[in-house]
Order: sequence, then structure tokens, then C-alpha cells
Amino acid sequence: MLSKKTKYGIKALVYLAKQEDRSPVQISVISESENISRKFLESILLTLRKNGVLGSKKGKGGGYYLLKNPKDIPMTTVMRLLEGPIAMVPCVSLNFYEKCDDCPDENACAVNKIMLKVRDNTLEILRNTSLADLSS
Amino acid sequence: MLSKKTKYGIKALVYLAKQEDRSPVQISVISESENISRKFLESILLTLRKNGVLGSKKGKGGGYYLLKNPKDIPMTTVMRLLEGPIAMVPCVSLNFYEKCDDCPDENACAVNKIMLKVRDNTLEILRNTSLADLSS
DNA sequence: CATAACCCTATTAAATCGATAGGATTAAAA
DNA sequence: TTTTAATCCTATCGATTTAATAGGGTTATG
Repeated sequence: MLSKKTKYGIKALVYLAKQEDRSPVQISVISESENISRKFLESILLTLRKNGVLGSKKGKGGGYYLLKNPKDIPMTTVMRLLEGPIAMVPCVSLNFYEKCDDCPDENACAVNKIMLKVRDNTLEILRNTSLADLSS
Repeated sequence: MLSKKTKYGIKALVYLAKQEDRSPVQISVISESENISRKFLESILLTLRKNGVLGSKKGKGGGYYLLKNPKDIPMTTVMRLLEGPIAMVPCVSLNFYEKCDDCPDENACAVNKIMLKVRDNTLEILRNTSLADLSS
């Protein structure tokens, strides 16, 4: 299940991508438009900023804005930052790989087998979908 | 993230599918072979039995066994029983549909859009993968 | 210099997860 | 008929995660 953090993050990013210019948008403007708790959204935008997706401007007239062209922000990036691993099990994860302690042989593991297929496919979709694709 | 419940359930089902005959296999045999907590596995097999995937035999010489040919058990069935919805958001779920309270228009929602694509793809894979495919 | 905005940390309530406990019931075997 | 080996069932528990809230600190603009 997708966390609300990710869900809200995507909505906020799409909101920002839809702005013609890149002038800062206040948190409260986004939170009201998208029905998101203001404080919760604040923490989400903060992580997106700390990870190079958003820029921010402090003080009066401040807010958040995209640092790149929406078409250059693939959904893999967004998902990994907000949701974490794309794979459903760590043993098939590219960026968050971890061996299962219960499983003696990954290559013989049925869970690994099926989840690898699912991951490959999901990855392909997310990689080929940018923020721009979701904003049109 | 895939729950251990589902992970263990798949492993147990594959174990049963690999038996040549359909004679009952004890919980403890599976739990030891697959490194699964006995009691936890017990509850998992119970739900699989209650939902028509497994049969059981009580008393001495009892255990669990598959009710159908492994090739007739698609992974969609297994996933839905153990993990729940295949979709990452309820608003794109076929079997567990629910409207988002925050979202005024599903068709205009970016989260809906991307998650629908992911679901379609995942569904396709799980539908076309049977227990038999994982047991070979 | 007042104000409007982001920045940051800590806390909390609720839900979920993984596991465990402890017996009740049933059926085969002795 | 009694023992034994197995499933059946309900309840509980500790740990973790999630979503949200609180409360102030810091910074830049007008």
C-alpha cells in the first residue's frame, strides 16, 4: 500500500509542475488546494528539498519550487525518496538490497522469482513516467 | 513491502506443490524446512484452507494439502488472500475499490494515473504466473 | 523591524505486524 | 477404549511504522 507521504508528495510535485513559472509556492497554498495536512506536507517537501528535487525560498514571498524540468524527474526518483524501495522484497531490490536470513538460496526461492518479475515491470513503468507525464 | 505472512504463505504453497502425491504434510515439517515460525505458519495455512486453496486432515497422520492442481492456482489468488489488494491505492483496486476522501476527481488525479498503470502490469504478471510456474 | 515564510526536532495516537500462548477438538493407532 | 498426534481457534503482546501535531527557531522581505 502506498503511504500517504508518497501520495501527498506526488500530488504536491504535480501541483508545482503545473505552474507556468518557477516562482515559489507557499506550503499552505498547496496544502489547501490538495487537501493535505499543512504540517505533514511541510515535512514531505522538506525531504524533497534535501534530496535535490525542490528548491525553497525563505521569508516573505517564499515557498517551494521545482529545481528541474518536470520531464527530467522520473517517478523512480520520487518513489525511492518518499516510499523507499520499489521492490516488494529486499532481496530483489536494486538500491536497497538485503539478503533474506531465512532463505538459503535466492536463486531457488519462489518469492524471489515472482517478485523479481514484478519489480522489473514496475521499474520499467516508473522509469518511463516523468512528472511531466503526470501533469498533462 | 511484502508482508512475511504472504512470503511464508507462498513458500509453504510451493513446498506443497512440489510433493508428488497429495498426501497431507504436517505444519511442522513445512515450518522446519522453510524456516518459518510454526505457530505463525499455522495461522497462514488456516486462512488458505478457509479460502479453498488448501485442504486439511486432522488427527494423527494429518496435515495440509493442495486442493487443486498447482497450475490452476494463479498468484493473484494467493496475493489477494494473504496480502490483500494488489493495487497500491484503493482507488485503482479491482477487488478492494474505495474512493479517496481527499480527491475530488479520480480521472484528474496523478496518483491514480500512475498507480493504475502499475496495477495493470502487476496484475498481468500475477495472473499469468501459477503456483506451478514457481515450483519448477 | 515587523511579519511572513520556511526550518527543525520531538512527541503522540493509532494501526499493523509478527509472533506467541494455551488450550479445544478430532482422528488414527495401540 | 485410551493414548497420542495433529489441526483448530481465540486472545494477547511487544515492536514498529504511520500520520499527524506541537512548538518554537531562523531567515528574508517590504
